[in-house]
Amino acid sequence: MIESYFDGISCHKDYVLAVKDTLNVVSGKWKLAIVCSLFHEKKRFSEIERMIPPITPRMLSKELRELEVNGVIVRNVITSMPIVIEYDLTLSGRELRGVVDKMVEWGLLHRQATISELT
Amino acid sequence: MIESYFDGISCHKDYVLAVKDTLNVVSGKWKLAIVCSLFHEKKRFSEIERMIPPITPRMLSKELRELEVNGVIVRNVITSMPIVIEYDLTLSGRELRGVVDKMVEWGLLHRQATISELT
DNA sequence: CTGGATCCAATGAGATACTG
DNA sequence: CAGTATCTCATTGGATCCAG
Repeated sequence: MIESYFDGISCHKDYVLAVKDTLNVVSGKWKLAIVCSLFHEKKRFSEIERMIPPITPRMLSKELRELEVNGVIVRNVITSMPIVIEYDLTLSGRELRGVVDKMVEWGLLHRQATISELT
Repeated sequence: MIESYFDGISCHKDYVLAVKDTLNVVSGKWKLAIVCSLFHEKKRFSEIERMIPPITPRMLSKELRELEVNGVIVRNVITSMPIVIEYDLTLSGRELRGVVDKMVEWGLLHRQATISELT
């Protein structure tokens, strides 16, 4: 198990790169919301659009493409009639759940800490 | 222990807020680097500046102020001669280490996953 | 339904010079 | 040493219209 990636003085370049990779996928206004919307099950474009208002089609399209390029989601074209396009998380994408949970955990603790500090 | 904050359909507003709080502190080009530079011990302005090239004084100043407002670091003015100003992490700030470690972990695994996928 | 194309505003970030 | 001030460029995100 990992203790910590920092030796206190410097930080190995691979770790810096790893953090940047993660940041690339979680930061921004919409990316994380899109990922979270797919935790439960795969969805179609308009389903995601409805789940994350008020995202515009333009932004959703752009973010989906970026997440796909980054290997976080997959785009599946179902050749039925009419054609249906489904988005789903990759294995890697699903593992983002651990990261998100950690972020929620810190956010909640931090808010509690800063509030109790003011009383 | 926390299983997950998502029920698959929706996501409680407090959790969304918590993620945003965390994102506020880790995203951007410099914030996380600054936080990490303080994991080992408190530092002065120019020490941080030297550790994170090529950050400009303008950016360092701005980011330090934001992190202070967000309760992640504290600014201590030591009234010696000459005056010394030290920056240190708050308790909350130190706990960011768990978040960063999780991010590094995912980043490394993800890179491995996407590479092995191409072979 | 699933987007692409274009235009525009707001914010982020770099360069350089300067101050108590 | 610990920043500020100003200017400028790059990136992000929104609005609207259009298309297969």
